[in-house]
Amino acid sequence: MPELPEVQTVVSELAVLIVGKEITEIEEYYPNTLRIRCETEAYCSLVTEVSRRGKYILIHLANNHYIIVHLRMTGKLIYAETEGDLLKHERARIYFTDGTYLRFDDVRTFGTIDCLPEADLAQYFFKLGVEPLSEDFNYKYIKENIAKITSPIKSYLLDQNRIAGLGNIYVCEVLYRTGIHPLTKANEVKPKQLKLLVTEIKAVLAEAIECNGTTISDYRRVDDKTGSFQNFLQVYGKDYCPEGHELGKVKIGGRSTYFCPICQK
DNA sequence: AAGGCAGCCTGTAAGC
DNA sequence: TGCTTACAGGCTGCCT
Repeated sequence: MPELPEVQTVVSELAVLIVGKEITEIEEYYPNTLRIRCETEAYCSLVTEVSRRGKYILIHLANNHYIIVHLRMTGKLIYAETEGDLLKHERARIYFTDGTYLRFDDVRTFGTIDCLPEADLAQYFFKLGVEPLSEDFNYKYIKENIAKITSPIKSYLLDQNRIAGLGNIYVCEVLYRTGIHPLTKANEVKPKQLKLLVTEIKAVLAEAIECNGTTISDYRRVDDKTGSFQNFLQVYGKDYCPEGHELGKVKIGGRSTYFCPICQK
């Protein structure tokens, strides 16, 4: 399931492949994959840049429009140079003038492709929280942001409207690294732990990006290669923590949460 | 208003 | 063996 590091990996690789190409057509093979919010011809423009906001992929076009892709859990963008049959779960294609194209493959069909003018961008991301790797995300921010939150710290960290980009896997890892129990009420996390939390969130994300992300079941890079951060996971999907303690597993907000009852208080 | 959770969807794996 | 059930989970929208 792609989280910030996986999306960043896709974005970096995508930029090399499609910046400078001109889109000719977007085809949809599964209903409601495309959510065009502009003139349908508007996406027929030159790709100038590929960037990321939270878990969203932004394809910038020369005509001041954006194609915004969200992979959700099982979405994949696969670059192809020669015409081929549809994959079993191919939901859409983005074609370029040179005949190359991007396949949007998504087993669970939750992924989406939006197209909108730049003027609508601010509204589109209006509610989205701070970028965790930016300077805006710091101790002062989290201290004020978290002050009135009584839900579990795990739920807080997963809330994209507060911090944009963390998913279930990295939240579990970060809480283990900082020794915070996932059920701790967010506003009861001690200042010292909160400072550590900021540091470790940035560290885990940076390390995972270095590894080209975590490959758990569905995620693949644009070239179908896998990331390697799963080799460094300490609790997610494990039975024991690195200290040898048996891990606990609880549902928080409907999500499986792995934690160490001894290391995390 | 904030928080909790069903629903969306399909493949895989476990259970009977 | 074959059927049923649980699980995976990001995000939206509904309900309290």
